[in-house]
Amino acid sequence: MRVTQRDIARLAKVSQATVSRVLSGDSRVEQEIRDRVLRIMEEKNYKPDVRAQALRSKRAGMIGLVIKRPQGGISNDPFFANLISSIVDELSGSDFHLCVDSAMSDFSHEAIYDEMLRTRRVDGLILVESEASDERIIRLQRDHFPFVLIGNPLHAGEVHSVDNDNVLASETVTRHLIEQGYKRIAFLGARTGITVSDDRIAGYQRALRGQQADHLVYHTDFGSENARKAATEFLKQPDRPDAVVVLDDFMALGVSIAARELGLSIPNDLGVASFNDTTLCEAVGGGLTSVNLNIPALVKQTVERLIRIIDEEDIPVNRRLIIPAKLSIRHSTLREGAKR
Amino acid sequence: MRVTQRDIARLAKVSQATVSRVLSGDSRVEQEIRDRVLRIMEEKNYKPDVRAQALRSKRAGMIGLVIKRPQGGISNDPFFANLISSIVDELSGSDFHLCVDSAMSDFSHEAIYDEMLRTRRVDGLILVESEASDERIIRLQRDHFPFVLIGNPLHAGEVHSVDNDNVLASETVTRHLIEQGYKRIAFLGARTGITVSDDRIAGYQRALRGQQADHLVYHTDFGSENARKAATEFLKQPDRPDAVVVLDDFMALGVSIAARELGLSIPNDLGVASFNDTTLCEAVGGGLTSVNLNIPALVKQTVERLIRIIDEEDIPVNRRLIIPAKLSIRHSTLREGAKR
DNA sequence: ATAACACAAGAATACGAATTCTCAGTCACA
DNA sequence: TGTGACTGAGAATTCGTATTCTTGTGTTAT
Repeated sequence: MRVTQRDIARLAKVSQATVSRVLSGDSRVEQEIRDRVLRIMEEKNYKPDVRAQALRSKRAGMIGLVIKRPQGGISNDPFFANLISSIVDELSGSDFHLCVDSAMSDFSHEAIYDEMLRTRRVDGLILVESEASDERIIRLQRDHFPFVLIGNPLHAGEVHSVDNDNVLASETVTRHLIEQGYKRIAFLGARTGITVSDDRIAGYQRALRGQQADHLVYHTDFGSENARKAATEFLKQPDRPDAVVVLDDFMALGVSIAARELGLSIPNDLGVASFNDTTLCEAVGGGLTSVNLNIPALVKQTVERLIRIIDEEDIPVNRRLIIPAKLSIRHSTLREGAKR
Repeated sequence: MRVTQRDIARLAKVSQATVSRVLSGDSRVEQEIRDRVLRIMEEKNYKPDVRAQALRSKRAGMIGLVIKRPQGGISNDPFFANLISSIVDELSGSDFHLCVDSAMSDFSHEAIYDEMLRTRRVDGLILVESEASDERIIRLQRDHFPFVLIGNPLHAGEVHSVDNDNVLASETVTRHLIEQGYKRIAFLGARTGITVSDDRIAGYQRALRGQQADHLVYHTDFGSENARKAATEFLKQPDRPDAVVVLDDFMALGVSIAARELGLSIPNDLGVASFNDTTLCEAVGGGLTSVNLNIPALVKQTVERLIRIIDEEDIPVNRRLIIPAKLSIRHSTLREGAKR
């Protein structure tokens, strides 16, 4: 049977209220009694029942993360693995825990939101851009439900969000390629409408302004195989690019395979840079230059802010927070004889 | 303000108990009243408070996964990403949710167990081999706390566990290499003491019995770079192996890089096979043969069993369950001119 | 016709902890 | 010595739901 405060109280010959007071560190409990209660709690190995605490104090000690699975499983998405891992790490200091949920269809996704919200299972939510439709955000706002958005709050105004500046980051990589002496830089992205892709294309274009006449933007689907095919295509052209910025590491892997198949050496014949700085980067060829989004830092800010919102400490003014990304420069863009 | 059963009761002019009965599908509620209550619940968008339910009915609707982080983050471990993703997927059918926790040190790991257990935050736990020390398992057993172990329950007797047969799986890949006509097969594993590595080495050796005199077992640390170095070493030897079974995909990537650097072509000069069947496998070279542990299936069994244990339905007899792995054969072991 | 009985639904209680309400005892100051 | 402020701690209530206890009504059997 479970040890409750009542049990402790009986053994210590005090009231249950006093036990509770000792626990919450209420100052108006005599030292002697406090010690006695603490000793017995120790003895009986007592721990408060979080369910009762949650009910009474209106705080579940849980924050939720709802992930949307494109097609059965996030297993392959290093971003989510990283995200979850970082959140859990970050939370381990606080008295919150992480509840992970997921949904396949948009419909059940909706249902999960509903459940999370009205069911009071979690005290707050972390949203991730791709699944944060206007509608859901508006509902959360209306219900005054604490949440922080990771990603670009395109639409919504008064939303707490933490994000990278993808445009800037992309501009930075592209500039790096320019500095390395590449003259004909392309961008391989996903289809239009995917925010990260669009933003990064914008950054790429900004960097090239005044540097390179043609903007060589190619679109394909996610995954290394798709990227390989697309790259093979544009690398066969006579006026092929001599460097390419790729939307993510897996796609970059595809590009590097295409290059190898075509007998192009990296980085001399072709510079390759991408985003996410996955483990993959250390492995592909002699190393793949990639933009590190610094997810731990991003998550740290997200979690801290969310907890502050939950604790109702006055909502801070700067609603949008940008986490700077940094470039992990590796072999794939270090052209021989380039300056420095 | 929150809508409670009492509110619904007031509006429907019934008692709160009746509302609860309607919710739990109690048959002895007149149709008319049931309809009225349901209508009002719908109208007011009522959802029961899970915290109250948890307290009252002694069921949190949560299962816990405690992960042990080797050194700051599981981000790079595709196994955990896959695991979490699968668990969440599997749970999405049930009325349970996943609570992920983690700990860095062994000490705080212990503390988390404690919290999970006595705090009643979760109804059951999923353990993963590497972190399941005797001591913890024994405590869980003593407290009759529901849990299922994923992995090899080396020691403990009466434990519910779900696992792959790593020995068999390894034997199978090795046999596949033999069938492909490789004559000098090596194994590249981690250091002795890591169960998966040891088991797979054992399987490798079992397959070679009577087939190949030397057992070429090499040990190195995890990670593609370590594997690359180790492989470079043994591939330079005059009597180098012509095929190698590698402990995991990342390490296999390292091996394939080493091969390329030494001018050995895969699969003709060197066959490479590994474990886990990560996305990597479709990307490396023309494809990497790998053992698919079928984590979704493994998780499915784990979750099903755990829920059954929680629901106290008589504990089934077969305590240990083996999920068959299957071989994903790809280019890296398909030697030209080999039989079929 | 009345005892025995099923039945629907309200009243009351429990789950375990936090908090508010209350009161006896102490101290201080007029 | 009496009154008011203060303090430490027990009693009672609350959180929202599930369940047991209880009662009133209608049905059946004797």
